[in-house]
Amino acid sequence: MAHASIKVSEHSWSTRVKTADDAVRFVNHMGFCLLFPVKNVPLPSLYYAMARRVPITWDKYTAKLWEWKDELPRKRRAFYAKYFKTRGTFISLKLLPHFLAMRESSAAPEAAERFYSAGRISHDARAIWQALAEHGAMATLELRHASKMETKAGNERFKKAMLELQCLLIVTHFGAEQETDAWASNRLELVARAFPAHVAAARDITPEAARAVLAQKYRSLYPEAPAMQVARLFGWSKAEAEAALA
DNA sequence: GATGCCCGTTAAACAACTGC
DNA sequence: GCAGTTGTTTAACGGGCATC
Repeated sequence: MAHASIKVSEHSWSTRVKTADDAVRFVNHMGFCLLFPVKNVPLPSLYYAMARRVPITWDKYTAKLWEWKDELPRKRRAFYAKYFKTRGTFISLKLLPHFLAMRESSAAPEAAERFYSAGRISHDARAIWQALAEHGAMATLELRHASKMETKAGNERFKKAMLELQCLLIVTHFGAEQETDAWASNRLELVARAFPAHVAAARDITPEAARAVLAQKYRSLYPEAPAMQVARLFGWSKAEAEAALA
């Protein structure tokens, strides 16, 4: 019962999250959390901490959360990217170096070519990375233009490559921008530029040590979680998860 | 060998503009 | 006024594969 365990953990947070300060405290306490609860993904979510109910609707909580996902990274109060299950995820600044070390992706802005040669990223991901390295932070449409993915088909490739880069913690959301008169789009930046100190700190942490810290943090939230669940969530092998929990 | 998770695709919803 | 764009999100579906 995934939802049951979600509630158990979030009930350990006694007060309702109302302000941006509350949200930062919540993220710091949990270490990492989702924006919205996701079925079969046993992680705390900010939406639940605010609304205290599961069905997600378009309400005042959603609207506020929407602002925070732009505001908190821009003010460097928390890290935000699509991470767990490619869904919106906040990571505390304290644990960011461990996530980077665990993914072995504490990369300099000019490392795109090396990652591509090593087979770690796709051709499209390399194009986006290099565009950001050359021009700095950009909003979605601007970046698509710079990466030559302006067509409808190009947008599909762009979205896919963007997920790839966010799950590797190479690119992050870094504020919002009103590009058209419709909805605001995201401003995107290389993690190495937005959080340089955290990327540097990650280089002093081994993947094994990083996994141990993250696994034990997770166990403190979900004491009942079996090793297999931890492995699936973080994308580790069963053996890696067991070693991290030991 | 069966069960269940993963991933990709697809559709829906939201707000607002453009063009017919 | 409606259809079709744009951006964003989640939910649903189905095939393939891993784990037990």
